[in-house]
Amino acid sequence: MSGSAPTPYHHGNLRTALLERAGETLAAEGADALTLRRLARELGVSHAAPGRHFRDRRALLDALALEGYAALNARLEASTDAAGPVDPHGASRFSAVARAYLGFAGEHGPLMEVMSRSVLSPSVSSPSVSSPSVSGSGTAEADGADAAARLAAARRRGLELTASSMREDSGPVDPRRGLIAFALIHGLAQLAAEDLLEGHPLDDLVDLAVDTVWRGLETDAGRGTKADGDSGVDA
Amino acid sequence: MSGSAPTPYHHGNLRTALLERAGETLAAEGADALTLRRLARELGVSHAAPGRHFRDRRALLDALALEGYAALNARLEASTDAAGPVDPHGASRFSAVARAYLGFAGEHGPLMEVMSRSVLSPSVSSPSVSSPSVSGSGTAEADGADAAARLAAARRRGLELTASSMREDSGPVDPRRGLIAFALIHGLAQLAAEDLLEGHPLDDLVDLAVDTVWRGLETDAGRGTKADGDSGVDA
DNA sequence: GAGACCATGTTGCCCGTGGCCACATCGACG
DNA sequence: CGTCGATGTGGCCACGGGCAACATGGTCTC
Repeated sequence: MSGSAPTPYHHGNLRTALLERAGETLAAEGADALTLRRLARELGVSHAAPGRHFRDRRALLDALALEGYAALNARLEASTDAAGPVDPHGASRFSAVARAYLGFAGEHGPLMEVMSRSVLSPSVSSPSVSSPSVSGSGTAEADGADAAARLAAARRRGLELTASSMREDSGPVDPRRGLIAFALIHGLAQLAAEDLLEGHPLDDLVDLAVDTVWRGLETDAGRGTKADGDSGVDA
Repeated sequence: MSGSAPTPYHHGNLRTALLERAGETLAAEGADALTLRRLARELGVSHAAPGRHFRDRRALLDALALEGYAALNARLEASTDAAGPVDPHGASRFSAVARAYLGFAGEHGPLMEVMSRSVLSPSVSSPSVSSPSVSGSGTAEADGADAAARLAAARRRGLELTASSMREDSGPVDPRRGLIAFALIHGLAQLAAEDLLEGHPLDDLVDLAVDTVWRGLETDAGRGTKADGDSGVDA
Protein backbone atom coordinates (compact mmCIF):
# COMPACT_ATOMS: atom_id res chain seq x y z
CA MET A 1 0.00 0.00 0.00
CA SER A 2 1.71 3.27 -0.59
CA GLY A 3 5.14 4.44 -0.09
CA SER A 4 8.33 2.87 -1.20
CA ALA A 5 9.07 0.96 1.99
CA PRO A 6 7.46 -2.47 1.86
CA THR A 7 5.14 -1.53 4.70
CA PRO A 8 5.56 -4.68 6.75
CA TYR A 9 3.09 -6.97 8.37
CA HIS A 10 1.47 -6.73 11.74
CA HIS A 11 3.55 -4.24 13.68
CA GLY A 12 5.26 -1.16 12.25
CA ASN A 13 8.27 -1.55 10.09
CA LEU A 14 10.61 -2.44 12.85
CA ARG A 15 13.76 -2.58 10.87
CA THR A 16 13.63 1.07 10.00
CA ALA A 17 12.61 2.08 13.49
CA LEU A 18 15.47 0.04 14.86
CA LEU A 19 18.00 1.71 12.63
CA GLU A 20 16.66 5.12 13.38
CA ARG A 21 16.72 4.67 17.09
CA ALA A 22 20.09 3.03 16.93
CA GLY A 23 21.42 5.99 15.03
CA GLU A 24 20.25 8.36 17.69
CA THR A 25 21.63 6.32 20.53
CA LEU A 26 24.90 5.92 18.71
CA ALA A 27 25.28 9.63 18.21
CA ALA A 28 24.31 10.39 21.77
CA GLU A 29 26.04 7.70 23.77
CA GLY A 30 28.49 5.94 21.52
CA ALA A 31 28.64 2.47 20.11
CA ASP A 32 29.09 0.70 23.41
CA ALA A 33 25.67 1.88 24.48
CA LEU A 34 24.07 0.06 21.59
CA THR A 35 22.48 -3.22 22.54
CA LEU A 36 19.80 -5.14 20.77
CA ARG A 37 17.85 -5.67 23.93
CA ARG A 38 17.90 -2.07 24.88
CA LEU A 39 16.66 -1.05 21.46
CA ALA A 40 13.90 -3.59 21.74
CA ARG A 41 12.92 -2.19 25.10
CA GLU A 42 12.92 1.37 23.86
CA LEU A 43 10.78 0.48 20.90
CA GLY A 44 8.40 -1.51 22.98
CA VAL A 45 8.97 -4.84 21.33
CA SER A 46 10.17 -8.10 22.76
CA HIS A 47 13.87 -8.65 23.26
CA ALA A 48 14.13 -11.13 20.45
CA ALA A 49 12.32 -9.06 17.88
CA PRO A 50 15.40 -7.23 16.63
CA GLY A 51 16.90 -10.62 15.94
CA ARG A 52 14.48 -11.00 13.07
CA HIS A 53 16.09 -8.09 11.32
CA PHE A 54 19.67 -8.26 12.46
CA ARG A 55 21.27 -11.60 12.95
CA ASP A 56 23.35 -10.22 15.76
CA ARG A 57 24.74 -7.05 17.16
CA ARG A 58 27.40 -7.00 14.51
CA ALA A 59 24.83 -7.02 11.75
CA LEU A 60 23.18 -3.98 13.26
CA LEU A 61 26.44 -2.11 13.41
CA ASP A 62 27.22 -3.10 9.86
CA ALA A 63 23.87 -1.78 8.74
CA LEU A 64 24.50 1.48 10.53
CA ALA A 65 27.91 1.68 8.93
CA LEU A 66 26.45 1.08 5.52
CA GLU A 67 23.89 3.81 6.06
CA GLY A 68 26.71 6.02 7.23
CA TYR A 69 28.73 5.49 4.10
CA ALA A 70 25.70 6.11 1.98
CA ALA A 71 25.09 9.39 3.75
CA LEU A 72 28.72 10.37 3.52
CA ASN A 73 28.90 9.57 -0.16
CA ALA A 74 25.72 11.49 -0.82
CA ARG A 75 27.22 14.45 0.88
CA LEU A 76 30.43 14.19 -1.09
CA GLU A 77 28.48 14.10 -4.32
CA ALA A 78 26.36 17.04 -3.33
CA SER A 79 29.46 19.02 -2.53
CA THR A 80 31.00 18.54 -5.95
CA ASP A 81 27.78 19.51 -7.61
CA ALA A 82 27.53 22.65 -5.58
CA ALA A 83 31.11 23.57 -6.36
CA GLY A 84 30.38 23.72 -10.04
CA PRO A 85 32.26 22.03 -12.83
CA VAL A 86 35.72 23.49 -12.95
CA ASP A 87 37.17 26.75 -11.85
CA PRO A 88 40.36 28.67 -12.58
CA HIS A 89 42.36 26.92 -9.94
CA GLY A 90 40.85 23.54 -10.54
CA ALA A 91 41.03 22.62 -6.91
CA SER A 92 37.71 23.98 -5.86
CA ARG A 93 35.82 20.75 -6.39
CA PHE A 94 38.40 18.78 -4.52
CA SER A 95 38.44 21.37 -1.80
CA ALA A 96 34.68 21.11 -1.51
CA VAL A 97 34.86 17.37 -1.20
CA ALA A 98 37.51 17.63 1.45
CA ARG A 99 35.40 20.02 3.44
CA ALA A 100 32.38 17.83 3.04
CA TYR A 101 34.28 14.82 4.31
CA LEU A 102 35.68 16.67 7.27
CA GLY A 103 32.33 18.21 7.99
CA PHE A 104 30.56 14.89 8.01
CA ALA A 105 33.22 13.30 10.15
CA GLY A 106 33.08 16.17 12.58
CA GLU A 107 29.35 15.90 12.95
CA HIS A 108 29.19 12.15 13.25
CA GLY A 109 32.15 11.05 15.29
CA PRO A 110 30.69 7.88 16.79
CA LEU A 111 29.23 6.88 13.46
CA MET A 112 32.62 7.23 11.82
CA GLU A 113 34.07 4.94 14.44
CA VAL A 114 31.51 2.31 13.68
CA MET A 115 32.08 2.74 9.98
CA SER A 116 35.79 2.21 10.39
CA ARG A 117 35.34 -0.81 12.57
CA SER A 118 32.93 -2.45 10.20
CA VAL A 119 35.15 -1.96 7.23
CA LEU A 120 38.18 -3.27 9.05
CA SER A 121 36.91 -6.56 10.36
CA PRO A 122 36.13 -9.32 7.90
CA SER A 123 32.85 -10.31 9.51
CA VAL A 124 33.51 -14.00 9.10
CA SER A 125 30.00 -15.22 9.69
CA SER A 126 30.59 -18.95 10.09
CA PRO A 127 29.16 -20.44 6.92
CA SER A 128 28.44 -23.86 8.40
CA VAL A 129 25.43 -23.08 10.52
CA SER A 130 23.38 -20.53 8.69
CA SER A 131 20.70 -19.69 11.18
CA PRO A 132 17.87 -22.13 10.46
CA SER A 133 15.04 -19.96 11.67
CA VAL A 134 16.37 -16.96 9.88
CA SER A 135 17.67 -17.77 6.47
CA GLY A 136 14.78 -17.65 4.11
CA SER A 137 15.19 -15.22 1.29
CA GLY A 138 15.37 -11.57 2.13
CA THR A 139 15.28 -11.63 5.87
CA ALA A 140 17.74 -10.60 8.48
CA GLU A 141 20.46 -9.06 6.43
CA ALA A 142 21.75 -11.60 3.99
CA ASP A 143 24.98 -13.14 5.10
CA GLY A 144 27.81 -11.26 6.64
CA ALA A 145 29.96 -11.83 3.62
CA ASP A 146 27.50 -9.89 1.57
CA ALA A 147 27.34 -7.08 4.08
CA ALA A 148 31.10 -6.89 4.05
CA ALA A 149 31.12 -6.66 0.29
CA ARG A 150 28.58 -3.89 0.27
CA LEU A 151 30.50 -2.02 2.91
CA ALA A 152 33.68 -2.30 0.94
CA ALA A 153 31.93 -1.08 -2.16
CA ALA A 154 30.46 1.90 -0.36
CA ARG A 155 33.80 2.75 1.10
CA ARG A 156 35.50 2.46 -2.24
CA ARG A 157 32.96 4.78 -3.73
CA GLY A 158 34.06 7.48 -1.34
CA LEU A 159 37.56 7.11 -2.59
CA GLU A 160 36.39 7.28 -6.18
CA LEU A 161 34.33 10.37 -5.56
CA THR A 162 37.31 12.04 -4.00
CA ALA A 163 39.65 11.00 -6.76
CA SER A 164 37.32 12.10 -9.51
CA SER A 165 36.85 15.47 -7.87
CA MET A 166 40.50 16.06 -8.59
CA ARG A 167 40.23 15.57 -12.29
CA GLU A 168 40.53 18.61 -14.42
CA ASP A 169 39.48 18.58 -18.00
CA SER A 170 43.07 18.16 -19.00
CA GLY A 171 43.14 14.50 -18.22
CA PRO A 172 42.70 11.73 -15.74
CA VAL A 173 44.55 11.67 -12.48
CA ASP A 174 47.03 9.05 -11.44
CA PRO A 175 44.91 6.80 -9.24
CA ARG A 176 47.71 6.78 -6.73
CA ARG A 177 47.29 10.52 -6.38
CA GLY A 178 43.67 9.93 -5.58
CA LEU A 179 44.66 7.48 -2.92
CA ILE A 180 47.10 9.94 -1.40
CA ALA A 181 44.52 12.68 -1.37
CA PHE A 182 41.91 10.47 0.19
CA ALA A 183 44.35 9.24 2.78
CA LEU A 184 45.23 12.77 3.72
CA ILE A 185 41.65 13.83 4.12
CA HIS A 186 40.74 10.75 6.06
CA GLY A 187 43.78 11.07 8.26
CA LEU A 188 42.96 14.65 8.97
CA ALA A 189 39.47 13.70 10.00
CA GLN A 190 40.92 11.12 12.31
CA LEU A 191 43.34 13.54 13.94
CA ALA A 192 40.56 16.05 14.34
CA ALA A 193 38.48 13.43 16.11
CA GLU A 194 41.43 12.69 18.34
CA ASP A 195 41.66 16.35 19.20
CA LEU A 196 45.23 16.42 18.05
CA LEU A 197 44.98 19.64 16.12
CA GLU A 198 46.25 21.77 18.94
CA GLY A 199 44.49 24.96 18.19
CA HIS A 200 45.09 25.06 14.51
CA PRO A 201 41.75 25.82 12.92
CA LEU A 202 40.59 22.92 10.87
CA ASP A 203 39.83 25.18 7.96
CA ASP A 204 43.42 26.29 7.73
CA LEU A 205 44.57 22.72 7.75
CA VAL A 206 42.17 21.78 5.02
CA ASP A 207 43.48 24.63 2.91
CA LEU A 208 46.96 23.43 3.52
CA ALA A 209 46.04 19.87 2.73
CA VAL A 210 44.37 20.85 -0.52
CA ASP A 211 47.32 22.97 -1.40
CA THR A 212 49.71 20.15 -0.67
CA VAL A 213 47.85 17.63 -2.74
CA TRP A 214 47.46 20.09 -5.54
CA ARG A 215 51.08 20.91 -5.76
CA GLY A 216 51.91 17.24 -6.01
CA LEU A 217 49.46 17.00 -8.87
CA GLU A 218 50.81 19.88 -10.89
CA THR A 219 54.26 18.67 -11.57
CA ASP A 220 53.90 15.08 -12.47
CA ALA A 221 51.31 15.01 -15.18
CA GLY A 222 53.81 13.22 -17.39
CA ARG A 223 53.67 10.17 -15.15
CA GLY A 224 56.56 7.91 -14.45
CA THR A 225 57.71 10.32 -11.85
CA LYS A 226 58.96 8.13 -9.10
CA ALA A 227 59.12 10.03 -5.93
CA ASP A 228 62.32 8.94 -4.37
CA GLY A 229 63.12 12.36 -3.16
CA ASP A 230 65.03 14.00 -5.90
CA SER A 231 62.47 15.86 -7.87
CA GLY A 232 64.19 19.10 -8.38
CA VAL A 233 60.93 20.46 -9.57
CA ASP A 234 59.26 23.43 -8.15
CA ALA A 235 58.23 26.87 -9.09
CA MET B 1 58.38 -5.84 29.68
CA SER B 2 60.57 -3.33 31.56
CA GLY B 3 62.15 -4.69 34.70
CA SER B 4 60.69 -1.83 36.63
CA ALA B 5 57.70 -3.97 37.54
CA PRO B 6 57.71 -4.40 41.33
CA THR B 7 57.96 -8.18 41.26
CA PRO B 8 54.68 -8.86 43.05
CA TYR B 9 53.75 -10.95 46.01
CA HIS B 10 52.49 -14.47 46.21
CA HIS B 11 51.71 -15.43 42.62
CA GLY B 12 53.69 -14.37 39.59
CA ASN B 13 53.51 -10.82 38.46
CA LEU B 14 50.06 -11.11 37.07
CA ARG B 15 49.79 -7.71 35.57
CA THR B 16 52.59 -8.32 33.16
CA ALA B 17 51.40 -11.81 32.35
CA LEU B 18 47.96 -10.43 31.72
CA LEU B 19 49.20 -7.81 29.33
CA GLU B 20 51.38 -10.25 27.52
CA ARG B 21 48.67 -12.80 27.05
CA ALA B 22 46.20 -10.11 26.10
CA GLY B 23 48.60 -8.87 23.47
CA GLU B 24 48.83 -12.29 21.92
CA THR B 25 45.11 -12.87 21.95
CA LEU B 26 44.52 -9.45 20.51
CA ALA B 27 46.89 -10.05 17.64
CA ALA B 28 45.48 -13.49 16.98
CA GLU B 29 41.77 -13.04 17.43
CA GLY B 30 41.02 -9.36 17.60
CA ALA B 31 39.79 -7.12 20.34
CA ASP B 32 36.38 -8.71 20.67
CA ALA B 33 38.01 -11.92 21.80
CA LEU B 34 39.53 -10.18 24.77
CA THR B 35 37.70 -10.77 28.01
CA LEU B 36 39.00 -10.46 31.53
CA ARG B 37 37.54 -13.78 32.55
CA ARG B 38 39.03 -15.61 29.65
CA LEU B 39 42.45 -14.19 30.38
CA ALA B 40 42.06 -15.24 33.98
CA ARG B 41 41.18 -18.73 32.88
CA GLU B 42 44.09 -18.97 30.52
CA LEU B 43 46.51 -17.81 33.17
CA GLY B 44 45.09 -20.14 35.77
CA VAL B 45 43.91 -17.50 38.18
CA SER B 46 40.49 -16.79 39.53
CA HIS B 47 38.08 -14.78 37.45
CA ALA B 48 38.33 -11.75 39.69
CA ALA B 49 42.09 -11.61 39.84
CA PRO B 50 42.52 -9.42 36.77
CA GLY B 51 40.25 -6.93 38.46
CA ARG B 52 43.06 -6.18 40.89
CA HIS B 53 45.14 -4.84 38.03
CA PHE B 54 42.59 -3.49 35.62
CA ARG B 55 39.52 -1.84 36.93
CA ASP B 56 37.54 -3.08 33.99
CA ARG B 57 37.86 -4.28 30.47
CA ARG B 58 38.35 -0.76 29.26
CA ALA B 59 41.34 -0.27 31.51
CA LEU B 60 42.95 -3.33 30.03
CA LEU B 61 42.43 -2.09 26.52
CA ASP B 62 43.78 1.30 27.49
CA ALA B 63 46.87 -0.31 28.91
CA LEU B 64 47.35 -2.29 25.73
CA ALA B 65 46.90 0.87 23.72
CA LEU B 66 49.45 2.68 25.82
CA GLU B 67 51.93 -0.13 25.34
CA GLY B 68 51.17 0.00 21.66
CA TYR B 69 51.91 3.68 21.38
CA ALA B 70 55.10 3.22 23.33
CA ALA B 71 56.20 0.50 20.95
CA LEU B 72 55.21 2.54 17.93
CA ASN B 73 57.04 5.60 19.17
CA ALA B 74 60.12 3.57 19.95
CA ARG B 75 60.08 2.28 16.44
CA LEU B 76 59.68 5.73 14.98
CA GLU B 77 62.63 6.96 16.99
CA ALA B 78 64.75 4.03 16.00
CA SER B 79 63.97 4.66 12.37
CA THR B 80 65.16 8.24 12.44
CA ASP B 81 68.33 7.21 14.18
CA ALA B 82 69.02 4.57 11.59
CA ALA B 83 68.40 7.00 8.78
CA GLY B 84 71.22 9.19 9.96
CA PRO B 85 71.12 12.89 10.65
CA VAL B 86 70.47 14.63 7.39
CA ASP B 87 71.06 13.66 3.81
CA PRO B 88 71.23 15.56 0.54
CA HIS B 89 67.54 15.31 -0.08
CA GLY B 90 66.51 15.97 3.45
CA ALA B 91 63.51 13.71 3.20
CA SER B 92 65.23 10.51 4.11
CA ARG B 93 64.50 10.78 7.81
CA PHE B 94 60.91 11.60 7.20
CA SER B 95 60.66 8.80 4.71
CA ALA B 96 62.11 6.41 7.25
CA VAL B 97 59.56 7.48 9.82
CA ALA B 98 56.77 7.05 7.36
CA ARG B 99 57.91 3.55 6.55
CA ALA B 100 58.27 2.73 10.20
CA TYR B 101 54.74 3.91 10.90
CA LEU B 102 53.28 1.98 8.02
CA GLY B 103 55.33 -1.05 8.91
CA PHE B 104 54.15 -1.07 12.48
CA ALA B 105 50.56 -0.53 11.48
CA GLY B 106 50.78 -3.33 8.97
CA GLU B 107 52.13 -5.75 11.49
CA HIS B 108 49.78 -4.86 14.31
CA GLY B 109 46.40 -4.24 12.77
CA PRO B 110 44.22 -5.20 15.71
CA LEU B 111 46.45 -3.31 18.08
CA MET B 112 46.12 -0.20 15.99
CA GLU B 113 42.37 -0.51 16.19
CA VAL B 114 42.50 -0.66 19.94
CA MET B 115 44.90 2.26 20.03
CA SER B 116 42.56 4.36 17.94
CA ARG B 117 39.56 3.47 19.99
CA SER B 118 41.24 4.26 23.26
CA VAL B 119 42.40 7.63 22.07
CA LEU B 120 39.01 8.52 20.70
CA SER B 121 36.78 7.84 23.67
CA PRO B 122 37.08 10.04 26.73
CA SER B 123 37.06 7.21 29.23
CA VAL B 124 34.81 9.07 31.61
CA SER B 125 35.35 6.82 34.61
CA SER B 126 32.54 8.06 36.84
CA PRO B 127 34.38 9.93 39.55
CA SER B 128 31.68 9.49 42.17
CA VAL B 129 32.23 5.87 43.06
CA SER B 130 35.93 5.26 42.94
CA SER B 131 36.13 1.55 43.54
CA PRO B 132 36.50 1.19 47.31
CA SER B 133 38.35 -2.07 47.31
CA VAL B 134 40.68 -0.91 44.62
CA SER B 135 41.77 2.63 45.09
CA GLY B 136 44.74 2.61 47.37
CA SER B 137 47.79 4.15 45.87
CA GLY B 138 49.34 2.52 42.85
CA THR B 139 46.94 -0.30 42.20
CA ALA B 140 44.64 -1.01 39.34
CA GLU B 141 45.60 1.65 36.90
CA ALA B 142 45.07 5.02 38.47
CA ASP B 143 41.88 6.62 37.29
CA GLY B 144 40.70 6.62 33.75
CA ALA B 145 41.31 10.29 33.42
CA ASP B 146 44.97 9.69 34.02
CA ALA B 147 45.08 6.86 31.54
CA ALA B 148 43.43 9.09 28.97
CA ALA B 149 45.99 11.78 29.58
CA ARG B 150 48.86 9.37 29.18
CA LEU B 151 47.36 8.00 26.02
CA ALA B 152 46.94 11.46 24.58
CA ALA B 153 50.53 12.28 25.45
CA ALA B 154 51.84 9.13 23.84
CA ARG B 155 49.82 9.79 20.76
CA ARG B 156 51.00 13.37 20.58
CA ARG B 157 54.55 12.19 20.82
CA GLY B 158 54.11 10.22 17.63
CA LEU B 159 53.04 13.37 15.91
CA GLU B 160 56.01 15.25 17.28
CA LEU B 161 58.43 12.59 16.22
CA THR B 162 57.03 12.70 12.74
CA ALA B 163 57.08 16.45 12.57
CA SER B 164 60.62 16.72 13.86
CA SER B 165 61.79 14.15 11.34
CA MET B 166 60.89 16.68 8.69
CA ARG B 167 63.11 19.39 10.01
CA GLU B 168 66.18 20.13 8.06
CA ASP B 169 68.98 22.11 9.55
CA SER B 170 67.68 25.13 7.75
CA GLY B 171 64.95 25.80 10.20
CA PRO B 172 61.84 24.62 11.98
CA VAL B 173 58.85 23.40 10.12
CA ASP B 174 55.44 24.96 10.21
CA PRO B 175 53.67 22.77 12.77
CA ARG B 176 50.72 22.60 10.46
CA ARG B 177 52.93 20.91 7.91
CA GLY B 178 53.77 18.35 10.52
CA LEU B 179 50.10 17.77 11.11
CA ILE B 180 49.47 17.34 7.41
CA ALA B 181 52.31 14.91 7.06
CA PHE B 182 51.20 12.90 10.04
CA ALA B 183 47.64 12.85 8.83
CA LEU B 184 48.74 11.57 5.46
CA ILE B 185 50.81 8.79 6.92
CA HIS B 186 48.14 7.79 9.36
CA GLY B 187 45.48 7.89 6.70
CA LEU B 188 47.55 5.76 4.43
CA ALA B 189 47.96 3.20 7.18
CA GLN B 190 44.23 3.21 7.64
CA LEU B 191 43.50 2.68 3.98
CA ALA B 192 46.05 -0.07 3.84
CA ALA B 193 44.33 -1.79 6.73
CA GLU B 194 41.06 -1.42 4.91
CA ASP B 195 42.59 -3.08 1.89
CA LEU B 196 41.69 -0.12 -0.23
CA LEU B 197 44.98 0.14 -2.03
CA GLU B 198 43.82 -1.86 -5.01
CA GLY B 199 47.04 -3.38 -6.07
CA HIS B 200 49.20 -0.33 -5.75
CA PRO B 201 52.27 -1.44 -3.82
CA LEU B 202 52.40 0.30 -0.50
CA ASP B 203 56.00 1.25 -1.04
CA ASP B 204 55.13 3.24 -4.13
CA LEU B 205 52.44 5.05 -2.28
CA VAL B 206 54.76 5.91 0.54
CA ASP B 207 57.21 7.32 -1.95
CA LEU B 208 54.48 9.37 -3.45
CA ALA B 209 53.27 10.52 -0.07
CA VAL B 210 56.73 11.58 1.00
CA ASP B 211 57.22 13.35 -2.25
CA THR B 212 53.91 15.14 -1.92
CA VAL B 213 54.60 16.34 1.56
CA TRP B 214 58.08 17.39 0.60
CA ARG B 215 56.98 19.45 -2.31
CA GLY B 216 54.56 21.29 -0.12
CA LEU B 217 57.38 22.02 2.25
CA GLU B 218 59.78 23.42 -0.30
CA THR B 219 57.82 26.30 -1.61
CA ASP B 220 56.08 27.92 1.23
CA ALA B 221 58.70 28.94 3.70
CA GLY B 222 57.56 32.51 3.32
CA ARG B 223 53.88 31.70 3.92
CA GLY B 224 51.05 33.33 2.17
CA THR B 225 51.09 30.83 -0.63
CA LYS B 226 47.57 29.69 -1.02
CA ALA B 227 46.41 27.35 -3.72
CA ASP B 228 42.69 27.17 -3.57
CA GLY B 229 40.21 29.56 -4.92
CA ASP B 230 37.73 30.46 -2.24
CA SER B 231 38.42 30.35 1.44
CA GLY B 232 40.07 33.62 2.13
CA VAL B 233 41.95 32.15 5.00
CA ASP B 234 43.44 34.52 7.45
CA ALA B 235 47.07 35.27 7.70
C1' DG C 1 -13.38 -19.45 1.33
C1' DA C 2 -10.19 -22.86 3.61
C1' DG C 3 -5.80 -24.19 4.49
C1' DA C 4 -0.85 -23.98 3.61
C1' DC C 5 2.77 -20.88 4.17
C1' DC C 6 5.84 -17.41 5.55
C1' DA C 7 7.37 -13.25 7.65
C1' DT C 8 7.22 -11.25 11.82
C1' DG C 9 6.97 -11.00 16.84
C1' DT C 10 6.72 -13.23 21.75
C1' DT C 11 8.15 -15.92 25.75
C1' DG C 12 11.47 -18.58 27.82
C1' DC C 13 15.90 -20.41 28.44
C1' DC C 14 21.10 -21.00 28.89
C1' DC C 15 25.49 -19.21 29.12
C1' DG C 16 29.33 -16.03 29.26
C1' DT C 17 30.77 -11.61 31.06
C1' DG C 18 31.10 -7.69 33.96
C1' DG C 19 31.31 -5.79 38.22
C1' DC C 20 30.95 -6.14 43.09
C1' DC C 21 31.31 -8.25 47.55
C1' DA C 22 33.38 -10.59 51.84
C1' DC C 23 36.98 -13.43 52.86
C1' DA C 24 41.63 -15.86 52.60
C1' DT C 25 46.80 -15.27 52.10
C1' DC C 26 51.14 -13.59 52.33
C1' DG C 27 54.81 -10.36 52.64
C1' DA C 28 56.39 -6.06 54.90
C1' DC C 29 57.02 -3.26 58.68
C1' DG C 30 56.64 -1.62 63.27
C1' DC D 1 54.25 -10.77 67.11
C1' DG D 2 50.44 -8.17 65.41
C1' DT D 3 48.79 -5.05 61.97
C1' DC D 4 48.32 -3.61 57.54
C1' DG D 5 48.05 -3.48 52.76
C1' DA D 6 48.59 -5.71 48.38
C1' DT D 7 46.99 -9.63 46.03
C1' DG D 8 44.14 -13.52 44.84
C1' DT D 9 39.65 -16.46 45.73
C1' DG D 10 34.71 -17.72 45.51
C1' DG D 11 30.34 -16.36 45.32
C1' DC D 12 26.63 -13.41 43.67
C1' DC D 13 23.58 -10.85 40.69
C1' DA D 14 22.24 -8.36 36.54
C1' DC D 15 22.61 -7.99 31.75
C1' DG D 16 23.24 -9.03 27.04
C1' DG D 17 23.66 -12.39 23.27
C1' DG D 18 21.85 -15.97 20.92
C1' DC D 19 18.88 -19.89 20.26
C1' DA D 20 14.31 -22.42 20.13
C1' DA D 21 9.45 -23.36 20.50
C1' DC D 22 5.33 -21.09 20.00
C1' DA D 23 1.84 -17.33 18.50
C1' DT D 24 -0.09 -14.20 15.07
C1' DG D 25 -1.66 -12.29 11.05
C1' DG D 26 -0.93 -11.47 6.56
C1' DT D 27 -0.54 -13.65 1.42
C1' DC D 28 -1.09 -17.16 -1.88
C1' DT D 29 -3.15 -21.09 -4.03
C1' DC D 30 -6.60 -24.34 -4.92
